[in-house]
Amino acid sequence: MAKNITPKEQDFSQWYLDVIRAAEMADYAPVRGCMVVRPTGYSLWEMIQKHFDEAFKESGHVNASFPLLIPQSFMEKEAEHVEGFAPECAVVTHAGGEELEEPLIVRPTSETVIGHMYSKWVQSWRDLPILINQWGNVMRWEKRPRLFLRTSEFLWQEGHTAHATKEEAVEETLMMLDIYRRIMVEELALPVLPGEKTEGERFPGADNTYTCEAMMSDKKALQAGTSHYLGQNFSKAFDIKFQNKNGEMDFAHTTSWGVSMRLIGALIMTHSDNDGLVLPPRVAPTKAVIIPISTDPAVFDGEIVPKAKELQRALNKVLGGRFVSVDTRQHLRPGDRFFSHLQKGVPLRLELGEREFGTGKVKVVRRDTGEKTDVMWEDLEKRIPDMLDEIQKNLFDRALKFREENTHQAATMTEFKEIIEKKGGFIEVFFDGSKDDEKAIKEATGATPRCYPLEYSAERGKCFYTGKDGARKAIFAKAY
RNA sequence: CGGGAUGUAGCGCAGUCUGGCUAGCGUACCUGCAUGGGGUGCAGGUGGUCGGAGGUUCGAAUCCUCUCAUCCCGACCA
Repeated sequence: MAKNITPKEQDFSQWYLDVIRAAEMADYAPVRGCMVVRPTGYSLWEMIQKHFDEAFKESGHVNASFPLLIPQSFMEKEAEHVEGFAPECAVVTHAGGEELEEPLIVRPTSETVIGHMYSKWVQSWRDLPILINQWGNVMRWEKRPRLFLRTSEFLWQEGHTAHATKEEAVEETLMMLDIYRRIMVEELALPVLPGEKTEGERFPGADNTYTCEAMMSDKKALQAGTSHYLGQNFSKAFDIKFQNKNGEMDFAHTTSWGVSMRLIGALIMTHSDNDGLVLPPRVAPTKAVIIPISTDPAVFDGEIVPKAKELQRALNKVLGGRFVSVDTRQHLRPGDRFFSHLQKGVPLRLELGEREFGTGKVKVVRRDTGEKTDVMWEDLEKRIPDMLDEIQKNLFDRALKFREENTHQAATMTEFKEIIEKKGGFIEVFFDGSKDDEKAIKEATGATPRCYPLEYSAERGKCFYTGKDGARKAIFAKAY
């Protein structure tokens, strides 16, 4: 076991921070709540970005960039929106050595400026839909920052679309939710549960919010991404109106959706172990590392390293990118080099030493299971991709099993409380309580409604809290 | 922002209660030799003025006041 990482059973929060530090993913910035994303963390973000960006473009969206600063008055145009975000906004009051006429908000999200711009761009139904995404940073002055999960500034993606009809906008909202689900499941190996948010958990200004909820390995829930149907709330506030096919004026229906760097936190808390980071191969910036080993510098440089580089080129070619690295650091002993990649979560380690060299093999070691296999050089191009797929599948299956084992049912508040106190995890209940009921449940138990899972949308039953019939099935949990 | 705790070397800590020799230890880092397949051994060495400011005192890491930061629990959140 790693001596620089607190075991997760002992102290989960500390374990989480230790994993990040040991993998050199991030560091604290001089400003409270802000973080520096180090190359290891950033390259992971780039991998995540790549998968999402590709899917956005494939579904007809284009990227653009909107300003960091927003006039304060913009934020105030949508009542719920300002109420929801005002407490956590950073405000610029001075610039150029003078006090500004109107304070500027450092964007906590961009519905308002984008709404403003859309109103200028939309005149006719022919101008719709607008399907724009932005990759950028936002700032929310959170009270309790936590690396990757809740920092004052964070990197994310926010999609903003405007449509002529409600049907089309709702369809977009659900389509994006499904794209999120698919990428989280297939690429990040996160078994997320897509669903609809309750009234109390909705985005400020949205008619409806959908989410992908994940369970972390401490059994707490993490909202991994959200997609909102904003109705005509923002189009009315920002005057996004157009003339429809019948010649009448109408307000657009808008949506917004986002995923953030929080996904990195989700990856860590879902897959990693007491040795450090464990990454699903499909998002790992380095999928395999080759470690040349020899006590003789002449053999090391003259034979083993050249062979390692040859294998690296061949594997990169099959994997379609610069995904394989060769660790030639001679000042580190083999064990030290093994360890450094172990902590950074590299899915496969390929040991190429004098032993293997003589027999035309490499020793392949899996990060997720520690399993070791000897593979002939000529079989590597076939076996490595297969093994990466196996790891990907194993990580997903393991996480799904964990979630299923930690999901319980409750029919009454008594049962609910008992599960929260004794078991934790997700609780499935029928629920149709109000915003105030949600609040009361939270105060009594610490658990909040995570979502009404889409997969149960047809089921109805008696509400565990109000006792009313016809309630939808919901998931409750303690959440990050 | 409320409750609790902590700030001493890159990291982890001791020393503080009972002020006083050049502020220690582990690890990391540098050099050398040996070693070399899941965190190597020996030897030598670099690095801190004790979170910050002010005060008490002959003398402060140790006592007092203020302040800043971080962590944990809560309220808030992608």
